[in-house]
Amino acid sequence: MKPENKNFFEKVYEVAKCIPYGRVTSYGAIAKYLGTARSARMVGWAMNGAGSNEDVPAHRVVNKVGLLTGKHHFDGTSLMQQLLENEGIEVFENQIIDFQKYFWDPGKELD
DNA sequence: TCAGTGACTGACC
DNA sequence: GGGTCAGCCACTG
Repeated sequence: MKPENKNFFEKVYEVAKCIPYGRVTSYGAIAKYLGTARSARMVGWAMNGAGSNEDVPAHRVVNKVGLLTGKHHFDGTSLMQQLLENEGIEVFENQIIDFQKYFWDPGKELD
């Protein structure tokens, strides 16, 4: 069973699980790491299924500008923000402050 | 089977 | 600097 044989979702989950505490990444970064940079939407869609998987920190995945576009998929309205703030990440108006400072690139860090 | 939709992104104006 | 458009692929009706 090679990693390449894993489902697209499995890959997304695997990368998401590797996101360090207090760090965040973008859908595009994950998609690019998986070799499907054009399919960033699929990463987000995959995250939809990750919502039921506690092992996948979906709240650490946001869009390229640090905007919490997927917060509406969480139970509450500010759950995603609360989780991020709990990790020391500053969030204001659904957007991460100093996003680049917290950004975690799987292509460079995980490699 | 076809068409619409989506937790996105990059290019273009 | 920000608004708009097309492309990406899987799922749903």
